[in-house]
Formats: sequence, C-alpha cells, structure tokens
Amino acid sequence: MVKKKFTDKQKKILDVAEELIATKGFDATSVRDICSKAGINVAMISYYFGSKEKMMTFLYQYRVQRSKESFSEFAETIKEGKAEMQMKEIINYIVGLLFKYNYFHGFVTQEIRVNDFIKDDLLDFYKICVSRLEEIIKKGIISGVFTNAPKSEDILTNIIGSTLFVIRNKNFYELYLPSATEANYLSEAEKKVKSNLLQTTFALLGFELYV
Amino acid sequence: MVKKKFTDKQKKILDVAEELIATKGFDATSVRDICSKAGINVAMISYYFGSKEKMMTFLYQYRVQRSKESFSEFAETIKEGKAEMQMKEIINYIVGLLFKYNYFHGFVTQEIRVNDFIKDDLLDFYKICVSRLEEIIKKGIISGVFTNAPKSEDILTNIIGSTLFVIRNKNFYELYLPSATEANYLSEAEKKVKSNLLQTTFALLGFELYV
Amino acid sequence: MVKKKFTDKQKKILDVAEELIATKGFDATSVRDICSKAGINVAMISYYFGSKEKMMTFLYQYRVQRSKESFSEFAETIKEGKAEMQMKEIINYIVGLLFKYNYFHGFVTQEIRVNDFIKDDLLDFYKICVSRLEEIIKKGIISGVFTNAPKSEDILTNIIGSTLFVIRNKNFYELYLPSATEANYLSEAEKKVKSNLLQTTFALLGFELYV
Amino acid sequence: MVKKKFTDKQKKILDVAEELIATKGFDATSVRDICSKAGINVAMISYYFGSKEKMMTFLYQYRVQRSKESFSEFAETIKEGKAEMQMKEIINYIVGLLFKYNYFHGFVTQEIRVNDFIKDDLLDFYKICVSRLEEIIKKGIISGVFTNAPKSEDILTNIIGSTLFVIRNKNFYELYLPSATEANYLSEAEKKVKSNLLQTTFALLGFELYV
DNA sequence: GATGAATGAGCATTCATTCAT
DNA sequence: TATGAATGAATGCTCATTCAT
Repeated sequence: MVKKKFTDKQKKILDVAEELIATKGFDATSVRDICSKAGINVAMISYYFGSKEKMMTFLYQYRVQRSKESFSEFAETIKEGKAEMQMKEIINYIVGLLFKYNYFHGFVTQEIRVNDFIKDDLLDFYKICVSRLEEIIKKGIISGVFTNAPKSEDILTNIIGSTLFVIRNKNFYELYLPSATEANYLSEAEKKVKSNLLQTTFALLGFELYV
Repeated sequence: MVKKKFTDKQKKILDVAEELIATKGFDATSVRDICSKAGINVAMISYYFGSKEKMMTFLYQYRVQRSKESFSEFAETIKEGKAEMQMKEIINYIVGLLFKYNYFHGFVTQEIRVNDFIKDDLLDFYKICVSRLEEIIKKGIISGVFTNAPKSEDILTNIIGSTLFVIRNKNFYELYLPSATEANYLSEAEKKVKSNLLQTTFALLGFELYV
Repeated sequence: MVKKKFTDKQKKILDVAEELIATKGFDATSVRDICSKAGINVAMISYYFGSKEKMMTFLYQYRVQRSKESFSEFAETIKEGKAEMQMKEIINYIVGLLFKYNYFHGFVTQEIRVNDFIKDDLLDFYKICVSRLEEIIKKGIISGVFTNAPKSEDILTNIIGSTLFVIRNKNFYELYLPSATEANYLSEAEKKVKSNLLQTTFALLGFELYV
Repeated sequence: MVKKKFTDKQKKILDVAEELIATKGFDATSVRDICSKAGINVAMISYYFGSKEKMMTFLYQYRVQRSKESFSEFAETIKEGKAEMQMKEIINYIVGLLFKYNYFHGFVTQEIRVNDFIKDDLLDFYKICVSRLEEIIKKGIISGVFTNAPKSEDILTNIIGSTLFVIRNKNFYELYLPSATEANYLSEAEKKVKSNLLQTTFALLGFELYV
C-alpha cells in the first residue's frame, strides 16, 4: 500500500467514517450514512478510496501510523528519566492513547475483513511498545529499582487488555466508579485503570510505589 | 425470556452460528452462511428462533447462563481450600472458560444490537466473579498469606482483559510463543497467559508464589 | 368440481378463512393465521382442500351456492304477491343478503385468482336475479302498476353496485348517516340504501311509491 | 405529503404498477413483477418511492389528485348551462372518469393498508361531487325542471356504484351487450351504463328525458 | 473532479406446501 | 387421520458500486 496524502475532503470522510464505524460497527455503517453525514456524494467513497473496504484500510493507516509516530515522539521525551518514571509515563501514555482513540482501537482487533498489512501496522506498534518496555525493565533491573523482570509482552498485554476491557464494558466497570456519570465515565474509568495498571505493573516489577 | 431446551439440530445451528459470528461478526454472518454450513434450510433459523437477532439471544443464553452455572459449581469445589489455592484455581478457571468459549466471549461486549437483558446476564457473571474474588482476598488477608488487598474488580479486569487480548491478537502474542503452531496457538497462549496472570495477581496480593 | 359435504372441522376452517380473508384480503391472510385461529394444524388446509386456492374455491362454493339456494327459497315465498310488493321484497332481499355476507360478496368480484367456474357460480346467481326481476317487471307492466320497463340487468346493477359501494365506502356514506356509530354503521347504511334503491327503482318503473 | 413532480421513468413505473395492482391486487403484485414489466431494476421502486407501500401512496396521489383537479376544471365548463344539461354532463363525466381510470378506482376502496390521508383525498373528491350535484338539483328544482329532490349522496352512490360494478363484472354485464367483444367491452359498457344512469337519475328527479 | 441515477447481488424473512411419523 | 418439522421459492428491501453526464 502506498502511503497517501489525504485532502481535507478525504480526511473529513475518514473522520466521519471512524466515528460511525466505532459506534455501529463496520457492516452496520453504510456508505450512505458516512457520505450523508460528511455532506458528500455517495459515489465519493468508491471514487476516492476504491471501495468501502479499502477506505477502511486507509482509515487504519491514517490512525495507526499516527499513533506510531506520536508514540515515537513521546518516547523521545522520556529518554532521560529514571526507569520507574519512564514506566509510569509509558503506562499512562498507552492507556491515554487507547482512551483518546477509544472508538478506534476497540475494533481494530475485532474486525477481521481488513487487509492483513494493516494488522501488520498495528503489530508494529505493539512491537515498538514491547521493546520500549524491555529497555525500561532492563534499565530498572540494572539500576536496582526493579527486583523482578517480567516479560514485557505480558506487561503490554495487561496494559492494553485491561484498558480495552474497561472501555468496552462500561456497564460493568461503572459499578465501581461511584462518581461516574454518563458524560464522564471514560475520564473516570481512565483514572481508575491507570491507577490499577501502575500498581499491578510495579508490583510485578517488585517496585515499591508511592503514588 | 423463557429458558429453553434445545434439540440437537438447534444446538448444531447455535454452534455453527457462534463460530461464524465470532469469526466474521454478527452482521457479516448471513443466515445463509450459517444454514449452509449447518446443512439445513435457510428458513430454519426463523422457524426455530424467530429471527436472526432472536437466535443471537438464544445463543447468549445458551452460553452465558451455562457459564454462570458451571462457575457456581466450580466455586463449590474450591470452597474448602486455602486462599492462595482458591485464587490460583479461580484464575485458571476463568481463563480456561474464556479460552474454551473463545469465539464467544470475544464478541459479547462488542455487538451493540443485542438485547439488554443479555448484557445483564453477562454482567451478573462478572459480578459473581468479583464477589468470589472479594471473599478469597479477604480470607487471604485474614489468614495472613496476602499482605495487600487490591480491588477485586481490577483483578477481574486484568484477568479477562488480558485473556481476551491474547485470544484476539494471535499475530502479536504468537511472537512470544516460539513453539506455537497454527494448531496449538490457543493452548500455548492459554498456558502463558495463565502463568502471567498468576504472577501478576499474586504480586498484587503480596503473595510469594512458588509455581 | 365435485360438490362436497363438509365436516364440522372443515366448516370451521371455512368460516374462519372467510372472516379473515374478508378482513385482510386473500393474500394477506396466511394459512397459518387461519389454522391458528381455527385451532388446527397448519398442514390441514392442504390436507383437506389440496391448497389454499382450492380452499378458496370451496369457500365460494360454500357461500354462493347457499346464496343461490336461499334466493330460490325466498323467490317461492313471494310468488303470489303483486308486482310492486315483489319488487320491494326482492330489493330488500338482495340488499340484505349483500349486507349479511358483506365481508364475502365484497371481494368476490375483486380477487381474480379464483377459478373461473366460481365466477360462473356467481354469474348464475346474478342471472337468476335478472330473470326474476324480468318476470316482476313484465307482471307489473301487464297489471299496469309499472308504466316503464327498464332493463332488469340495469336494475340489478344499480342494486348490487350501490349496495357494495355503500358497504365499501363507510367513511363516505357515514357522513350522511348522522346517527351512525362505529357499531351500527352497517345496519343504518342498510336502511338508507334500501330506501334509496326502492325510490330509485320505482321511479324508473314509473311507479308511485308510498313507503 | 409533499406534492411531487414525477419523471417519465417514475410515471412509467406508476402506470405499470397501477395496471398490475388493479389486475392482481396489491399483495399479489410483486415489485419484481412491476419492475420487470417496466423494464427497470428491482431496486428502483425503493430508490424512487422509498418502499412498495409508499409507491402506492404516490400512485394514489398521482391519480386521485388529478381526478379532483380535472373535475374542478370540468365543473367550470358547465357552470352556465341549464340544470338538466349540467346533470347529464356531470353523470357522463364521472362515469367517463371511472372508466378512464377503471383499473385504478376499482381498488381504491378495497385495499386496506393504504395510508388514511389518501382515503381522505378520495373522500374529498366524493364530497366535491356531492356538493356539485346538490347545486344542480336545487337549481333544477327552482327552475321547475326537476319535480323531485333526492339526496345527492344517493345519486352519487348510484352513479359510482353502478359504474364500478359494471367495470368489475364484465362476465355478467357483457351478456347484455350483444355487440361487445373482448376489445371493446369497456367502451360498450360505458355507453350502456351512462344511458342507464341518465334514465335512472332523471327518473328520480322527476325529469322527462328524451334521449 | 464530482454527481446522482441506476444496477445487480445479497439480505432476512414469510409463505404454502410436503414429508416422516 | 393428523401432526409439526422441514423445505424451497418468493417476498420487499438495502447494499456497495458503476456509469453517463
């Protein structure tokens, strides 16, 4: 797939499509829905992207690659810190990213019909996360602040898995968020899941956390 | 909704439907797909269940209620054990259940169009899990084997979230399962995620684990 | 078509079918509707009558032939009267018959898919009416009470046409029936249309009516 | 309902639909029937009209409203004449209209599933006819050409009822039309029913007719 | 580039009927 | 004689896509 620059109209389509697909699912979102909400002609999705499925591909590319890029930028900003600070920052960053694009990441792993190389794109992102975590754990072990060295793919699994579960299971998790309302569920849940994951991860690492 | 006994033919339909829906999603799975794979006439789904959506309802009932029941039975069997043994067993049980019905639980929280009382059914299941975990943690704290008392909803979140993530992200997790093949990915992944979750949970509980 | 004796169960089916078909139309009335309302198995209509359409045939036969028979009986009873009395009676009789079986006669001429010999049956009935009217008119002309001899097919056309129009166009005709309610529309309309047709017919016949 | 201009293709569909529905009934006429006869794609009915039922609505609108308009225009043209001439003209006009759109008016009052406001449209038409008849009768009574004043709703009932009966009962009425063939039944029947209704109506009005 | 009319394949569902019992 | 499960054809409709402009 050639990387593509999108015009404003195309970006508009992708934004609308993302929102609708995240809300209703890929199949339940019709080209007509997207186009009417985006204020453009029904034929334009085929015209611009070739097909609905190919549009989906561009949508993934549009989001996942941006996530990867922004993650790389973020990683730079914490390069100099201590391992425990870096770990805290990276957890907060990943969780924050998932919440920010909650209506996107949620279905990335669900919708199957998407071209494989898109999964590769996402896989790349996960692999970058794993190697960053790896570096941080090694650093913490060497500096002595971490006494245990769990597998970084398991740490990432816990982070992403728990976060997505919380995003997807509002009706469960809100039971334990007494002050959550319809409007602020996501921000309240984000706080709680970050706290949980920090505790969990530092416990695994054998790091005594004072939050 | 009245609880229903299913004939073998109906069970066959539900099994096929479950697999296809889990693979392709609800909307992308046509009744023609299901019926042709189940070797029955297209009209039978409407005939047996009323409609495709109602079939979905029966499918949920068929799986979630059975999960609840079998969980209750399981909980009885570990009633007498020590807290650490109970915790280990319950983690293994929940993870095993999710893997066993992997192509079901994965989409329960995803598909929107499902009747609410079904979500309630699943919520019930989660609440039962949480209260069991609660009991075990209290018991372990009292007996002194656990030195830390994390929130049980967070423990459950980690267990289910991580497990579903692993089930759904084969192409990521298999990178860290060197001996995994196409055929045995799930069983290998199950072992690894169980090990991860036991470590993680016991670390959170401040329990020294010797596995 | 062989004339058939119907069992009670078959008569039950025909009665239910007639009512439903008259209310909802032939196509909109399903075999399942009829059978469930008649308290019998879905397969019975095919079993008893061969098919839904053939059942329709029996239904016509069942009603139209009875109408013919009862008309013949009625005709006997007025054989001895004066022409003007006979005319009055026959108009009242025909209108009454149409109202009595309003939900049947109304659609006889509408539903096309019915076997032709059934139309013949109805045609027979009309022809009998015409010849009776013919006799009465002749008699009245001879006796001098009628001064004009309109075509009897036109008289019958007026009688049946006006009556069916009134039956079918409740929302129009009730505008001119101030005391009509939902419940008694048909009986009120029947009175008014009888009065109209008596006046009309006697006017045509040049007979001075004192009702 | 917004009044709509139809394209030629839409008019083609409505014409075909009208004919088929009048012949076979609404339910028995499938959109596939209509589209294949109209030489267009099956999806076009939904595309143009929204649904089969909505198409029906447009069909009513297309015919009934035009009938109303053309009736109003016609009424203007006879404004200046004598009562007996007006009565003759209006009878001929109404009968002619019913014959012209014979395959439409026949089922207007029959099909149940049609939107109510459409029935209102037809009712409007009937009410306009009644009030015109009313005026003519009054005028004739005043000028002394009519000696009797029957109810105009009953006159209209006779006119429409008899005409529709003749249209619908070809196999009966053709018995009295010796020169009628398959091809010219309608025009022959129209002549005879007009003659009948003129005679009938003038008889009711006490007007001596010399046709 | 951009439109909107038009297409044909596919959808879930309902139907009258048949078949095994 | 009677059942109800099972069938296959038909239904109205929606869909992503194409085509003429």
